[in-house]
Amino acid sequence: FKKGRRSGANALMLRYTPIAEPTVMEKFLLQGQKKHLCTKEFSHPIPWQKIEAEGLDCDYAMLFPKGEADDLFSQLEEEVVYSTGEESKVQVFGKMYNIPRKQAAYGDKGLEYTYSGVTRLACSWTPTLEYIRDSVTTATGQTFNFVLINRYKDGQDHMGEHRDDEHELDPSCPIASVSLGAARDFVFRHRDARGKHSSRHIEPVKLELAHGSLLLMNPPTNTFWYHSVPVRRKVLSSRINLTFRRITEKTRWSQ
DNA sequence: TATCGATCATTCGT
DNA sequence: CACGAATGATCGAT
Repeated sequence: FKKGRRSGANALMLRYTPIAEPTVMEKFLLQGQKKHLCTKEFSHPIPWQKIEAEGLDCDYAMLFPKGEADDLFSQLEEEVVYSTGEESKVQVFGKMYNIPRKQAAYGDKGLEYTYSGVTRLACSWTPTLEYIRDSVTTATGQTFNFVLINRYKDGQDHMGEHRDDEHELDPSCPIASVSLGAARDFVFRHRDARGKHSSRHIEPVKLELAHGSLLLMNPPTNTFWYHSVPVRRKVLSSRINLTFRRITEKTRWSQ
């Protein structure tokens, strides 16, 4: 790992870029430094939790205290416009289905993204989304040009196992997942440990994503591990999840 | 990355 | 506590 430049907003903020497998000592130093990152100037440090497995590298922290998370949740409930009609359907094994949740996509002006084979323009950032995006940037040192929003109205809404589309994403950029509202289970499964007779036995990694939390999925996590938000019948209230990404620039303004 | 039916697991009720 | 039933979670086929 390479220590990066300081940020003007926060002298304690460090950037890090994975350039090789870190040594044990480097991992230790990195964790210590990340614990001093702040959500805003002169704020308290965030305690980070490291989640690691073979080819999996995540960082988990509470980004927003409950009161602020409550406010952000209700603001997003007012502001966010979700896809409807054809845009909220998906084709799997030849059949069309309504996706079992609501989705929206926001990003830099003119940014295009592809979902289930169709390319569309992202909506432009709202002030609330910019605030959350900038909070994630301050906490992580990573910048993002796009956010995919998924709204799960209750425990019946879910998302099946998948990896995020790699060729449209910058593979060196972590994916930052912010959760607001009802806590939901989140399950990682290694690609070699799925299916009828999988080549290896690797235990799934299961997390609960809390109200106001941030989960950073660092490379190469998305290469080796599928993730899902399974059905949980006992969950009765809604959750909004925002996954901030960096989409490759070549798709911009492509008429 | 969707649904469905089969199967496995957990909780419930007596 | 034991045991079967009911409910819920997971898996494989499509």
